[in-house]
Amino acid sequence: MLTQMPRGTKDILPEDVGEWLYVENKIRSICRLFGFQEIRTPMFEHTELFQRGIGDTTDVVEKEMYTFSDRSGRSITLRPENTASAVRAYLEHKLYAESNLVKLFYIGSMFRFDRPQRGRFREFHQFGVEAIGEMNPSVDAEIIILATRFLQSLGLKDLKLSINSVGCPNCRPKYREELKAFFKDKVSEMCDDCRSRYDRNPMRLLDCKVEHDQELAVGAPEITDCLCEECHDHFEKVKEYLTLAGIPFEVDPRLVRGLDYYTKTAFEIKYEPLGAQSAVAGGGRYDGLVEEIGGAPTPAVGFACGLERVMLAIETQHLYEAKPENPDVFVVALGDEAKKVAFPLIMKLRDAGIAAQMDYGGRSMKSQMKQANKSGARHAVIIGEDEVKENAVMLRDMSSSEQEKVSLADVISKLKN
RNA sequence: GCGGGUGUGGUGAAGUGGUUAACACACUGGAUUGUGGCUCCAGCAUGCGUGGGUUCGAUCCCCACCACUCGCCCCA
Repeated sequence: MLTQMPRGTKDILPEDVGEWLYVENKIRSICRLFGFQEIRTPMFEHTELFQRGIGDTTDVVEKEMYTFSDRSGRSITLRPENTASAVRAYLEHKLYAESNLVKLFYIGSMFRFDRPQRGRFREFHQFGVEAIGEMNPSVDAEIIILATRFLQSLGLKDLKLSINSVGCPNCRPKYREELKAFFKDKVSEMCDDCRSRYDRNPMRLLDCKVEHDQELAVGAPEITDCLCEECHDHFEKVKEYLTLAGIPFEVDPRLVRGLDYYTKTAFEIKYEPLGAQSAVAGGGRYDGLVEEIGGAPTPAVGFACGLERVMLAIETQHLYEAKPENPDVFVVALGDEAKKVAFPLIMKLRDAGIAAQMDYGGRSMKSQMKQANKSGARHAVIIGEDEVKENAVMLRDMSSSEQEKVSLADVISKLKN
C-alpha cells in the first residue's frame, strides 16, 4: 500500500509536534543544568560497531537490527541504540583529550525490528546521556538523578526507580556459576524460555513470570551478596549519594540489563500503568565498552529514555495541553483588485512580525469570515472595493466584533499598538 | 518470533445474506445587496482493511494477507 507507513513507524503530525518540542526543551534545559552537551551521531553505522559494542549474543544484535549492505557492499546497520555510536565518536574525535570526563546527551531515532505494541515501535526515539571517563560512583548517582529530575520536570508521578549492581568481569562469572549450580537440578522442570536462559543469561532465570519457576527460584543466590569488594563498595556509594540527594529508590537484586556492556550499576525507571512496556528509562555503568571498541580502558555511565513511553505517561496523567498557534490576523479580500492589495499586505505584515493568513481561493465574504473565525486570529482585515478606492482597510476585532476603517499605511502600527 | 482481540465515510459509531449502508460530530455550500461564532437547509462511503473463495447474490459466512491492539519474549 502506497499510502501506508511501514509497520512500527509513526508519523508525528502537526498537532503532536508541540508535545515533542515541549519534551525536547525539557531535555535540553535539564542537560544544560547538569553540564551535558548535545551530540548528534549518524543514524547508521558499520554493523560491527553494534556487534562488538552491544554483544553478539544479545537479542538486539541477534534478531532486532535493521542491517543491510550498501552499494559498496559494506554491512550497515540502522542504530538500535546510541551508546555505541557516542563512544565511537568519543574515540574517533578524541574527545578524551579535552577533559577526563566527557558528558554527552543525545535525542534521536533508534531502530529495532521488534513486534510493535503499545509503547514499542520499530522506529522510536530516545533521549540518552553518557558520562565517559570517570569511575567515581557519584557520577552514577548524578546520571540517575538527572533521569529522575527530567521525568519530574514533566510533572510525572508514580515512577519507580530500581537499582542494582550487575558486578564486573571479576565477580559476575562467579555469580553466574553459583546461579547455574543452584538451578542445575531444577532447569529440567522449568519453562522452555528458562531452559534457554540457563545457558544464555542465567540471571534472567530469576525474573521469570511462570509461577512454578518463581517457586523454584526462591532461595537463589542474589548478586548483591556475591559482588567483589570493589563492586560492593561502589554500589554502597551510589546508594549513599542517592540518599544524600533525597532520591527514593528500591534495590532490585533481580534487575538485569539486556546489553552485554553493562557493569556495576544498573537502574531502571518504570511507570507501571503503561503495562507491558513500562520501562521508561534504563541504564547503568559500562566500564568495558570503550576498551571493547578499541579505546583505552575507560569507565563510563549512561542511560536511555524512551520518548514515546514518556509521552504515553504524560498523556495518561494529562500533563500536556496543546495550545494552537493562531495567526494574529486574517486578511479578507473581496475581488481581484482587493487581492492585489491584500497579497502584498500579508507579506508586509509578516515582515513586521505579525502572523498573517488569507484565503487564496477568492471565496465569498461569508466563507472568508468563517475561515477568519476558525483560524482563531484576533483581528480580521477586510478589504473590499470601497477600501481599495480609499486606500484603507476595515480592521475588525474578532472577539468584540468592533471594526474601524484604517488607512492602509497605519495597519501595521494599529495591529502592533 | 509466539498467542488472544479488533478492522464500516475525516472522527465516533448503528446495521443486514438480497431495493437508496442509519445517526452524530466534522467538513463544504447556501438562508435579500460586503461581515464569523447560534439556528435552519442542502451536499458529503458505487463503499463496509486488502485479496481470494462459498452463494443466484455478501459489508455481514470461510480462508489468506495487512494493520491496529493486548499479552509473551525483549527492551526505552
